[in-house]
Amino acid sequence: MDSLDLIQIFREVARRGSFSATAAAQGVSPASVSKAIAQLETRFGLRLFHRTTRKVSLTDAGQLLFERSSALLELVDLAQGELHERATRPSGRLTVTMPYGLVHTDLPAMLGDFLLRYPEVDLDLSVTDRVVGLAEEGVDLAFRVGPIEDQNLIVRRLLPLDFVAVAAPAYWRAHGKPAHPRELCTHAQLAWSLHGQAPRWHFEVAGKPFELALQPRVNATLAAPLITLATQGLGVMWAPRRALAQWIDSGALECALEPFSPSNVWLYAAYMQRRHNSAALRVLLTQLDAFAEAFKCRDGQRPQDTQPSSGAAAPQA
Amino acid sequence: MDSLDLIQIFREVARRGSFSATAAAQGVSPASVSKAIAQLETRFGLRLFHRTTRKVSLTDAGQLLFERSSALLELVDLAQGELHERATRPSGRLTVTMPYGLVHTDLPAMLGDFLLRYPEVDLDLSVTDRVVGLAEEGVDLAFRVGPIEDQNLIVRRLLPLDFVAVAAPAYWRAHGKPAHPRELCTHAQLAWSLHGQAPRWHFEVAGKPFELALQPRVNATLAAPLITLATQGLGVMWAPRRALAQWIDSGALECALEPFSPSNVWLYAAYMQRRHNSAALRVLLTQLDAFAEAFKCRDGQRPQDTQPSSGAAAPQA
DNA sequence: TTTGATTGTTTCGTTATAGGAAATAATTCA
DNA sequence: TGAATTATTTCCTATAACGAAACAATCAAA
Repeated sequence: MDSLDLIQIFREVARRGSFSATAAAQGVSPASVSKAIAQLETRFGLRLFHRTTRKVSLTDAGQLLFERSSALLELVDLAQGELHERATRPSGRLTVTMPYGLVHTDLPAMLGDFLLRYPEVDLDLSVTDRVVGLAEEGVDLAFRVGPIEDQNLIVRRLLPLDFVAVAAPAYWRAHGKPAHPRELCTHAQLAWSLHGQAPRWHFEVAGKPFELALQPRVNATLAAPLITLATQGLGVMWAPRRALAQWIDSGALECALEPFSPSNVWLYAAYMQRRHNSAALRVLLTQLDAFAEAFKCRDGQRPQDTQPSSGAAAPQA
Repeated sequence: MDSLDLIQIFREVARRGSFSATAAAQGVSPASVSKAIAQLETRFGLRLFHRTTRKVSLTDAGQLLFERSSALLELVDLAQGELHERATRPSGRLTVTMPYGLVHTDLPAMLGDFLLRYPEVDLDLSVTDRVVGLAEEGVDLAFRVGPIEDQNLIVRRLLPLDFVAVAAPAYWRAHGKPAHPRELCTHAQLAWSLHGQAPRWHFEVAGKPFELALQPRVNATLAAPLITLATQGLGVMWAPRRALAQWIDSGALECALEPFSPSNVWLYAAYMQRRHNSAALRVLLTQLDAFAEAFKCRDGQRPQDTQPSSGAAAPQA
């Protein structure tokens, strides 16, 4: 029989002073109780109870075990309770990664809302463009952009990232707003790409992908400094509208080529296929769904009206 | 699988960071380890390890369980160690009963020797003439006199209690030493018997029991005061030689009718038939055997030479 | 890139165990 | 003395444990 059940039965017998009463209380047969005690006694090689058919009392050795078993079972209950809470109530530490490009979207604010709602959840937010292995590094959730290939991951498609061309209003006035993506070739390009990768801008023309080969004026591995350059009127930048919302809203940057935004680039949330996810992750996923749903409605009604749900971080210097 | 084994395997995996290594260390198949962890995870509804085929690391929840499980397993080891010691090393409390009549024999001294040899054994010595139920009152060992009838008890025959008639030397000089038990009828009798029982003295004449009906000058439920009276020359007393050894040796009392001592009255040690006796009781039983064996040899060689192994208690006032 | 080695998981068949109903033994109460 | 209560034993069946081997996935070396 299970050791802990054994000890629990032992404790119950010691408290009640009766085998049959314990059997009734625990919902098992008297035979089981008798065999359980016998098993404990053979295991230790000691008699634990003085027994008559009418009275049951602890042996000297039984007294010793009784004291220990109480402490032990309390510890077990404590641990079980903690883990049950962890499984039930959202708490503990979540590890989330996102690429740099999403830092200035409303995603951090959404995570903030989440943390406000669940005060017992702590967050490890790892911002990196490196594609991390979720299992290897113990990452609970990864925000990714674009189609995701990994078969082992569960992927939720959250939001369409409508990429647009932006520049300072002064720049547009000086060089003219393009009417077609190919006209961007003649503009100063502020391009963003990962290390060693050639920057490419994707559009959609008449439902078909249109890819632009670039000779950028500036190429950076991080978008934030490019934004500063763009507001200075140094050129055209291509980025998700969502990542530039505060500058567009304030009028520092102005969109162009919005009808040619590619429709297949989305924000995804990826997590491991697991039999048992923590309550914290489960609840984060539902909040993500709600978040996506809210924007789906809003975007559906007024596509131009997206903005952060609360104050976003200031741009990097 | 057994809960404690489960937790132990979990701890081992957490320490080693490998399923196969723990399987090898614990001497089980890798399949068992895998299933054990899976079982724990379903039990708590939480994932405990991040696993790749190459690396295994603790989850947030796993870390929590790891801390608890260490404390828990240490507690289990502690309790098991204590009980094993109790089963192996003589320690703990022994409960022993003996009748009043044996208090002035060398039995207490023997118990003293036993306690000296085993310092970790404590003793509850219950002196009573009541026949106690060993199981009911948690008595480990009972010293009894005479044939024992209880079927549930294991009985060891220790020593023959050679009953003799004694009186003060002055008394014998005044009234003459008897040559046959029946002559005691004419003597002043100092008799000892339990409450409500008629006192009877048993002898053996030519191999046949000879019982003497008494009209005692003094009848008491306890032998000790009678000894005082006997030394004062008030009459004849009938008791085990062993219980009177110090007075006989000092010359305060003098034996008579020694050839008629009954041969079927022995000192017995009775204990419960138990599957698992404590080490303390086991070792006490072997010491009793050695004690009996030593006296068997000594009595066989020099029947008159019995005396306490060390200083006995003073007689009651 | 391919091959081979290592590791975690699953499947499957055998074996052992758990668990309870009923019979048994021992004791107490009316 | 008879009836009721209680611990233990026996017996049977459904369940679980266990390891071997097949499988899947990953890493290291050629």
